[in-house]
Amino acid sequence: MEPSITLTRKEQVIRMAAELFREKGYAASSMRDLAQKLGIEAASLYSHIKSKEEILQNLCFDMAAEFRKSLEEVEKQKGPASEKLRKGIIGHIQVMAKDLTASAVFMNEHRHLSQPYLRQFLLLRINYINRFKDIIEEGINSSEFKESIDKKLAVMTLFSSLNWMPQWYDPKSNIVPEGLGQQLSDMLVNGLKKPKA
Amino acid sequence: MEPSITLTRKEQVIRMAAELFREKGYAASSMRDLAQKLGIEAASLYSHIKSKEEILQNLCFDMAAEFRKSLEEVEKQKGPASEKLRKGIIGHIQVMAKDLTASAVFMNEHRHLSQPYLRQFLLLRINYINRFKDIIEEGINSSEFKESIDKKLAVMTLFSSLNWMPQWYDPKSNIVPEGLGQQLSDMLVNGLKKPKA
DNA sequence: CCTACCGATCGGTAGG
DNA sequence: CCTACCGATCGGTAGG
Repeated sequence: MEPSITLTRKEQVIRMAAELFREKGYAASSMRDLAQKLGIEAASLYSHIKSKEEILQNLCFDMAAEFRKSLEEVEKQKGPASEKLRKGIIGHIQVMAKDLTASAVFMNEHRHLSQPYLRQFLLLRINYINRFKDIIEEGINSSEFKESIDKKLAVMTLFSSLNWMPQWYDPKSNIVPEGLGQQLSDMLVNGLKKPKA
Repeated sequence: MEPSITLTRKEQVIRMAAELFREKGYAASSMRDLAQKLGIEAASLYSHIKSKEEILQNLCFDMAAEFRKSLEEVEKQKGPASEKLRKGIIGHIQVMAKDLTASAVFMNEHRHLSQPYLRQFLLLRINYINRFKDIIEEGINSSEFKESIDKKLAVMTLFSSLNWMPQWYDPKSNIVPEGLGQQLSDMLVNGLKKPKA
């Protein structure tokens, strides 16, 4: 028996909502738009979900859990900081690539969460970012990275780049998530400049 | 006579709108919210602006013009690609730093422009990005940069990083736009890794 | 999953 | 810049 690929109706609603939120943004997406995409009446949505925001909560926190899980795997491993960084980047891209639509929503629409969810979400995010910062710091302490680098700038550059990918990365292109992660980490670690021959 | 720093009422409306759009997003910001920030009635806004979207158009296209102007200055200059890149980055950051609020709106809310404005805006943006890509290509052709680098990835990483800055850059911090641009371009060109001694 | 409907709020206009 | 107001649309509920 292979695992079922049948989505529950609730999951279907959430998937369709993710597409809609990605296209138009959360606030500009109406429950009537969503219902239409599913071929039902707006009122019928509420048999599956409690509210519009519950959908956003599901999308944001599910993605956050995936990112966290991926990073935890990387942290367990031994090796130089540059290697950990590379693996963390590849893991992040792999998680995104599994669902670019949800990733885009996670990234662009989380601010429409109400309290206390928003606060919770931001705590998860800052924790995740800080763990990448720790990897960079580790590389500085071990003299693998320059001591002159600005850790905050480095980690924000990395994050910006990762988070922006859903906007331009085409999963149907030849480049596979591992390859993209490899190239990004190579660029950040080694730079654009040709080493002196 | 020093130049007047008095804003027309229309400019005041647009400034306040920028703050509102940045905080809550365009779609979630109501004209009544905006009126309240200005201490007037919603209907009174329409003596100064034609529509909610006109405000967004002003914000997006004014910023786009500033970015364009900055890049044109850089393109006129001679020098190696890494130097042009550095100047382009610093210029971009300086433009953003002059109005971080408008920059954030430019970056996050332009998709709410209606046609044909949206199309126009996206053309300006792709043009701007391509001109940075040309600088990178110039560096590859002159053997200053590695031929193995993925131009698209490089330019998207740069752009992601620049565009994300309004979300974390604190203009009251010690680091001045030139310094930030210098560090970012150094990181991208030379990488995180310590050169072999 | 539907019909029928609610109160609230939206962007915007008329007329002063 | 205000009062008064418009039609449209919003998220969501009642009851089946």
